[in-house]
Amino acid sequence: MTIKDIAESCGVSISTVSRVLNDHPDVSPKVRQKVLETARAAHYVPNNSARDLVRARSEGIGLIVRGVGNPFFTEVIHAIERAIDAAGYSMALHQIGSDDDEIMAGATLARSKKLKGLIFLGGKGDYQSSDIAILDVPFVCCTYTVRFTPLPRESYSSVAIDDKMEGYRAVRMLLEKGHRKIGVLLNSQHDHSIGELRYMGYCEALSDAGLTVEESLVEETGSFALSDAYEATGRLVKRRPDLTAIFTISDTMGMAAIKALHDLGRAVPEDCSVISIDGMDMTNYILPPLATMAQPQQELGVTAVGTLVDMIEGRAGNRHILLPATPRMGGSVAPC
Amino acid sequence: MTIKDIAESCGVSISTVSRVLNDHPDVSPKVRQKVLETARAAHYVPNNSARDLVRARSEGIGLIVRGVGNPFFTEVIHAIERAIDAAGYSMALHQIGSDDDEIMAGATLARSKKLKGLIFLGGKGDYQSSDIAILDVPFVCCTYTVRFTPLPRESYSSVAIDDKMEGYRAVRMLLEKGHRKIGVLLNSQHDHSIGELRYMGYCEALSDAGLTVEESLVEETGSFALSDAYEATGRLVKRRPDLTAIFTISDTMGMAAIKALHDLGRAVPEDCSVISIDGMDMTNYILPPLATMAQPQQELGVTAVGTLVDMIEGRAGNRHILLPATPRMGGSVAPC
DNA sequence: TTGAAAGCGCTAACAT
DNA sequence: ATGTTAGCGCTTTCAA
Repeated sequence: MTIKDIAESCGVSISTVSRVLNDHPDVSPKVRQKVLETARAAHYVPNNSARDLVRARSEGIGLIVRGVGNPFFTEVIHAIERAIDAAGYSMALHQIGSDDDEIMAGATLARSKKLKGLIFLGGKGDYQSSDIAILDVPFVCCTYTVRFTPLPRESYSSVAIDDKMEGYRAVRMLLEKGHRKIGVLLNSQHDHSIGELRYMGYCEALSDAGLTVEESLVEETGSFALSDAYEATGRLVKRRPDLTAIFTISDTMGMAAIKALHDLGRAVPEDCSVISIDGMDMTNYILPPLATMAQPQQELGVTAVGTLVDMIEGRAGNRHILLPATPRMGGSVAPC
Repeated sequence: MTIKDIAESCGVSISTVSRVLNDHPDVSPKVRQKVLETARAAHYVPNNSARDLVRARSEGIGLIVRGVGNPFFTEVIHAIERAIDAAGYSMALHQIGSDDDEIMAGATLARSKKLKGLIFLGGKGDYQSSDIAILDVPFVCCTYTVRFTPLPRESYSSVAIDDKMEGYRAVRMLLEKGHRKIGVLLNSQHDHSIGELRYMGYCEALSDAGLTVEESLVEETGSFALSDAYEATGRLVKRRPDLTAIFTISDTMGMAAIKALHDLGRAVPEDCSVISIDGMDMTNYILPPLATMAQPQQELGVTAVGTLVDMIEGRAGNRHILLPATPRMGGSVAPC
C-alpha cells in the first residue's frame, strides 16, 4: 500500500495525498478527510526510506550508543533526548554491538537519514584521522576515552568527566581515611578504555602519597560482568589479605566487590572500604550504599547536546569539556 | 559523494560501481580495484535509505524494545540477537520511548526496511484488532502482558512467563514459610501491565490460603523507579508495622524495599522477608541476595526467535508459549 | 564484462 | 486547490 494506491482509490493525485499526510495547507477539507479515511482503512504505513531519501535535510541528531544495557547510560540518554527535543531537533538512537565500527555506523546513519550531527556515547575513541574523515557532520564524543586517540584535538569535540582525575580523587579519599594498602579492580590495564584512565589516577594518587604501586594490589576483571568482578575480588583478597580498601573503576565492580568481601567474611566498610566511580542511582540502594564519584549524568547529556548544537548552528567549533564528578561518601568507606 | 560520483571519477557506469560495492561477480579485477580505491579515497558511505528502498526484501527481523535501559531486557536482547544470527537473519533493533506507539513503530520499520518479521519486547499489549491490522508481517510479543488484550489469540504469537502463576508461586513460598501478613509492592493495580498480572497471583495465593487481601497491605509505587519503590515501602511499613514479608512485582522494587526496610530498622530477612519476580543477575550481588522467581531470559529470547522464524518460513502459525520461571530462594526470605 | 534504463516510494518545485 | 514532473541514491533486469 503506497500513496499511489491511495491516490488512485481517492481519485486524486499523489501530491495531494502527500500534502494531506504531511499536514500541508492548501488542501480542501473534503479531500483531506477522504484521503485520511482511505489511508486509515487501507492500513497505509509510510515508507521512511523513501521519505528520508527525498527529503532535503532533516532536523535530526543521531545518537550512537555502544552496547545495549549499559545501565549507566540510561540517564545520560534520557538527558540527551530531552535536550535534543528542547533544541528543536529530533533524536535518532542507534545501538551498535561490541564488534561494530561506531564511526562507520554513525556515518551511515548520518548519510541515510541526512542528520545534522552525531553524538557518540561510550566506547573507546581509538581512531585515526583517516577514520573520522568519512564523517561529514559535526559530532561530539560523550563519556569517551579521549586521551588515547591519535586525533588532533581540534578535529572533534568531547564531553566527559576527567577520568584520571576522578580516579585520583577517589583514591585520595581512601588515603585521607588512613588507608595505605589499597587494591584496585579494573577491566584491563592496557585496553585504552576509561578504566585505564581511572587506573592512572590510582597510580598517581599513590605515587603522590609516597607509595608505590604494587602489582599484587592490581587485579584485572577482563570484563564488566558482575561475576568477573566478584571472582577478581576473591583473587585479590586471597593474594593480599592485608589490604584495607579497594578502588573499583566502575560502580558495578564496586557492587560485586562488596558482595565478594562479604562472602569472604569481611564486612564493608568495617574490615575493608570500597570506593568507585560512576554514581549510578542503583548503588544508592545497596547495603552499604556505595561510595563513589558520581558522574553528572544529566549535565553530561545536556552539555553534549549544547556543544553539538553550537557546532551545527555555527556558533562554535570543536570543544573539549570536562565536567566534575560529585563525591558520594559514607556507606562503603570508613577510616582505616 | 554517491556511486554516481565514483562512477564518473572512475570512468565506469554506476551499475559497475554498484556491482563492486555489493561484491557481485563479473567485474574485472582491474575495475574492481580501482572502484574500491576511489570509494575509499572519496570517503564514500552508502545511503541505506536508497538501498532499502530499492531492495526487494531483506532477511531482517525487527526488534522493537520499549524504553532504553530496562536492565532486565539486556540479557533477552542478547539472546535474541544471537538466535536471529544463528537462524540466518539479521536484526534491526529499534528503541521506542514510553509515549510512542509500538505497533506503528513496528509497522513503519517493517515497511521501511522490508523486514520479514517483528519481535516486540516488553510493554502492554492493549491493542485492538484494527491496530494490529497494519502489521503485514508475522510478529511475536515477548514478555508482554498478553492477558488483557482484546485480540483473538490466533491473531498473534507470544512468548513469556506466566506472570500470574509466578506471582502466585512467589507468594506461596512466603506462605509456606509461615508468613501471613504479606505486603505487596506494585506499580499500579489497574494499568494492565505485567505488574497487575503478578498482583493477581498474589491475590489468588492469599485467597487459596484462606486469607483475604487487605487493602492496607497493597502499596502502589506509580513507577519502576527505585526511589518510588523506596518511598512506597516506607508508607507500607508505616501503615502496617505488623507485616512480616513483602512481595514485590519486580527485582528493582525488591532491591529498593530491602534498602528501605533496613533504613527503617528492620533487618531482611530476620524481621521481614522480601521476594520478587525477574531474576536479574544484579540482584545476586546485593546483601542479602534477593529471593526471586527468575525468568529464563535466554530461553525467552531463543523461543521468541524460534517461534517467529517458524512463522516466517511457513512451518507454523501463531502460538502462545509460557515458559516457567526458576525459584531463587534463600537470601531475603526466611521463616516467619 | 559492462552500460543503459527502469523504477523503489516519496517530496517539492512548478504549473495550472 | 490540485496535478505534473523531476528527481533522491541505489539495485537490477535487460542489452550489448
